Amino acid sequence: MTAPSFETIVNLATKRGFVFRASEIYGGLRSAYDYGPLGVALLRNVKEAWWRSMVQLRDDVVGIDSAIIQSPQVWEASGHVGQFNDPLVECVSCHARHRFDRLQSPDQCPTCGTRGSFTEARDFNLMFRTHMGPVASDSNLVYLRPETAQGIFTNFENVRRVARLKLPFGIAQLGKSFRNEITPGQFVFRTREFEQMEMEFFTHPDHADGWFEYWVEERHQWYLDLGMDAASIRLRSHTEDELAHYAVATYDVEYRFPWGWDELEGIANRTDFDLRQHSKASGKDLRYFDQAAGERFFPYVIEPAAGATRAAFAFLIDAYHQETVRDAPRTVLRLDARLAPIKVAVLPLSKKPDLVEVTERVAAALRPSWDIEVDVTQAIGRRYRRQDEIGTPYCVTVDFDTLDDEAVTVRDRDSMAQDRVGIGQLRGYLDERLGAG
RNA sequence: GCGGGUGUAGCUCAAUGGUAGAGCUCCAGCCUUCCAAGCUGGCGGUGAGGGUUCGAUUCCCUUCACCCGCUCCA
Repeated sequence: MTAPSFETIVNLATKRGFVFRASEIYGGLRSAYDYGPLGVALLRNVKEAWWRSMVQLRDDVVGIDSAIIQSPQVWEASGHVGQFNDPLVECVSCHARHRFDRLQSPDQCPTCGTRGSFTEARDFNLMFRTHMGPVASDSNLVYLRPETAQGIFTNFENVRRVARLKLPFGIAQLGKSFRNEITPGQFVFRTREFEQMEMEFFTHPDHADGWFEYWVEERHQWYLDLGMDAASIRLRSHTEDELAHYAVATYDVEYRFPWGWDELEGIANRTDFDLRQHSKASGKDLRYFDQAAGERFFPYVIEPAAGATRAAFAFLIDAYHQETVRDAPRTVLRLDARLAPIKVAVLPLSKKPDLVEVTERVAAALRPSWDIEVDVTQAIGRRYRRQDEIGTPYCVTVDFDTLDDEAVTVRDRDSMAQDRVGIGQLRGYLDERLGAG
């Protein structure tokens, strides 16, 4: 199997309206993308699959949805105001840029060896700043959250109490985060506004290592279960100098993107760093009390943090296949049915009114259960190819015989095989194959 | 933000200091048509702004965006 090139996949995504450049009529805005009809469906399906696996199917994880704008004190306590920035200098001789705090020698460029060639160190704080209220001033400075996790830590005690949870348990959250990345790029892969799927799993410190292993395996498996090619995905442990300021251990789930291996998700052991910090800064005791052991302590946190937009992009790339069928090219997205934007296309063999009428009746009957598309234009073969290209698992074709036998043809995306199914049995037939998700 | 490259139709690509073309896609019509490329017709474009010029898509400046690298992370 040959992986599609970067150009090919961007081309398909824009051509079919998965993704558009944001503000396109004004020339676009850097690092901002809008999701079109198919893209939003794919993205929603990815998020729903994550939520189902992480929250719905588990008795030890609950969900929340916290505010994007939190008190600035949250970000001071979390370390993002102080440490989520990089003082950078640039060598005027060779134009290489370096983190000032990691230079061996403060006046010698490690790239070209020139001395005294650095610009002033500039702070690159990665948080978006704005103001709460109509008048901008220092006193109402607020930040857009750079991660969803902190909204979970600040609600730790609230959620524990109302959900009456005992350790170990997790709190999951899905939502937008914002980072002023120095260099966004690679289409939707690295953008300044992005969507995260994060879960903080709280456990006794003695059990943290075991849960860390568990979640690394669990999260790796999630991608495989949704049909990702095992050869396109791998786990990689962070080296010590790669660790974020809050973590002692991190595994990345990486996908083989057209430009190389890159991160989809990080599973980190955040220790008790965050709860400790928020306890200290807020004065509220966020320790957990274990009644049976008579012990009060700060739980450790294992955090699987995934990028929703990245995952959707990776699934799109992974599903892409270009084949030749009867000397004709065929582009097909072999998306797992749970991820496919359209589940069933209903197609009349011709545009004749009596066939269209039956088509619409069949489509209307299926619509409450699945995302349905009706396509009446051009030749039937062309319409099959259109659906292949957006990954629709099943096409239902209404032909002239349908008018007599009340049966339709169901065509499978991957095998291209066809079954004749009575209209009355159609729902059951599809239900068996598409499932409840 | 710095260095390099690139911007012509939805996509791929032509052309020119003097009315911007093609193929594919898309849309409409014809065809009892089950796996793209049948016939006829149609929609649609020089990323944006300014300058030079009688005239700019072409030359110049600015800007915006994308790609590669530095860097960063979900």
